[in-house]
Amino acid sequence: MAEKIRTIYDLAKLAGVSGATVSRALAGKDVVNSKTAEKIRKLAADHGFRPSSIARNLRMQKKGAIGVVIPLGHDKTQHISDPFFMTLIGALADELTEKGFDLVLSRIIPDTDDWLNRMIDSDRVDGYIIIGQSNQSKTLDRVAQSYLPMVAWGAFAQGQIHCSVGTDNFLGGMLAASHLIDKGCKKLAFCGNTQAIEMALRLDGAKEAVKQSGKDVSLVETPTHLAAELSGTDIAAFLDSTDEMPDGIFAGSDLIALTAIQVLVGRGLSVPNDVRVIGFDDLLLAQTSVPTLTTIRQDITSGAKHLVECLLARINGAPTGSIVLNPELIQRAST
Amino acid sequence: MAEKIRTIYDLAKLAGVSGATVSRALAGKDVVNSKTAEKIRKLAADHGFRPSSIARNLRMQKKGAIGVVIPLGHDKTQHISDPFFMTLIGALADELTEKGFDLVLSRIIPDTDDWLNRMIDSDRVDGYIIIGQSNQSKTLDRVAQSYLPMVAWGAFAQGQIHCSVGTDNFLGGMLAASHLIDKGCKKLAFCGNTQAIEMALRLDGAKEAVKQSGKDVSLVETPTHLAAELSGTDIAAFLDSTDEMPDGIFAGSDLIALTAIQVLVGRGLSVPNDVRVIGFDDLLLAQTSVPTLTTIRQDITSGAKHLVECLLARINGAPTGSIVLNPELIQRAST
DNA sequence: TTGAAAGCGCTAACAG
DNA sequence: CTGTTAGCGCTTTCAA
Repeated sequence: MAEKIRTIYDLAKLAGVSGATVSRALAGKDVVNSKTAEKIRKLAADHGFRPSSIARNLRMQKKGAIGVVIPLGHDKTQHISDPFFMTLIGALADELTEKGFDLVLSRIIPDTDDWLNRMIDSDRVDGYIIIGQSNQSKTLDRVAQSYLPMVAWGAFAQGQIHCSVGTDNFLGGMLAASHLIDKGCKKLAFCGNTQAIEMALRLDGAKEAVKQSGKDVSLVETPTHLAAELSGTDIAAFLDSTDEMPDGIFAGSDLIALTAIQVLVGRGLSVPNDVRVIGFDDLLLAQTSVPTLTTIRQDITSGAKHLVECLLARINGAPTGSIVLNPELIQRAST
Repeated sequence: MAEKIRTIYDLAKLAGVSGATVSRALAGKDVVNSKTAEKIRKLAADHGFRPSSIARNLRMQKKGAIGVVIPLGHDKTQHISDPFFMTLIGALADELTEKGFDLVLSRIIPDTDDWLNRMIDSDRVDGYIIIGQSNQSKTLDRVAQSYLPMVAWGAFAQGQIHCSVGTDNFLGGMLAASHLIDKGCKKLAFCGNTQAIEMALRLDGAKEAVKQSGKDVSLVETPTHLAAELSGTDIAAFLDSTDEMPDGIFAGSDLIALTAIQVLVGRGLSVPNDVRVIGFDDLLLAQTSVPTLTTIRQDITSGAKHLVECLLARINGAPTGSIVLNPELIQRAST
């Protein structure tokens, strides 16, 4: 027990077999006698032995690491600090670690057109997960034609070549607007920056819901910065300029929703009595805010799982389609 | 040029030398003839060749990776989403990549007392950077007695055993309060959660500045959650309960400062005319907010550099002291 | 079902 | 200053 087991050969000696057998047993190959395999695995566990992934990677010509890259737009500080992305990265870390991959984080500034090619050429990881396609969709498509092990979080666009995993933003938008309409709202406002494709889809979904409702409901769009620190003034400006106060606000993100609530409450309005507010994402803060936030849930954990799953399939040479996750309405106190 | 060169031997053949020489040249060993070294390096650059770090790591018995761990307190969602930490992690990623290390991100929940020991025993990385000591200072101290390659971001406490890198929060607090006093403020308020040691130090510094000013200045403390989504109501509640409005607010973070400004503006008060507000951190959002935010700057880039530097020293067996960085007053429009 | 042996690509003595 | 050589710890034919 006090022996220090550093290699599979140490363990082999202990088990009275050869290194090769240990290797096979630990790798779960079914050729080994199940008795011996069991014995070897127990021994390994007892001694807390884990075969060196470095050596394995060298031998197998793999890297044992996945690059998670955050393209930083110019002034888009939003991306790096957005709690949504941060939560996603955390979930990815968990998922990849479990699969035996390291998560190599890198931020890049998509200044030139070939940033992705350069990353890939550097050949330091087995594959890439791109967080936030933003406006780099064509770049992704171009690269995806010749480079398989890459997946991106975000919206799915008809005809895209690269693999994406993301929420059905259109449906989410419909759910949100329908909910507001069901609650009796007649004058809806959407707060979000529709330059981001995801936001645009959410707004489109909301419009569709309004249309389908057949009721006399209006929907105005108020361009709102995504960054928390800017959305407040945007919303305030909108409220100042509009002649009639909306009675239902569909915010493009939980952060915006919370900001909206602050602005509204600051003006003496009550949420949800005077104005109902619904968010998007269902971050932890949606549960802890006052009032708690009704929102459209994106399943981040499941998103991370799918991202990793697709990527691993692609690393093994199997092309995968894109995945569109279902959003879910979470009813809380703000509506 | 079209040759595919994958190993140092390919390059060696091209350069007409042995693999060993290529290895030495690329490693920057000064024993090689500078002419040949230059030639080899140029050749490598031309072909975009980078020696396999996997093989190197195997040979050198290193991992080539640094664990960056975020201890997640129970309900302390603050830690994971805090833009400050996120920015720091980004800077660390840049710094480590440059030094040839992968950044292996992991989140852990410090449930049992031995989470750190377990991480270290798993032996997957060359060293650890702990982001946010929170209340785990004793754990860190205990582990630090026998495990060298570990550094933590955060406050320095007299007598601590582990290595920390962080800002002088006390001095930062003094700077902030002094600035407000210089601007003529008489009734100061501090907004922050002083359960976090860093916050407590900032408040202490502010108190000291008030004392030293010799003027008739008051300073009240208003407990404020760190999480952006909660601080708003805290601040509003404080303003409601106090009999006299402060004329200077020292917020424990930029996020809190921005929230405070929103609340104040929402009540028809002007910043900085009616109330001056100063933050802490100097995140990007301090420059982009309206009004731009006067704040106490923590140099994140330099912090990341020091963190990595100390850790590398420790990996090489050299103990290092802790580092306390100087905060800097950044004057903008909110005061 | 198992073992022997040959490397994966690199670095570091040790000679020259 | 440079080449030869022997592995780092693992996986994988190829035989037994």
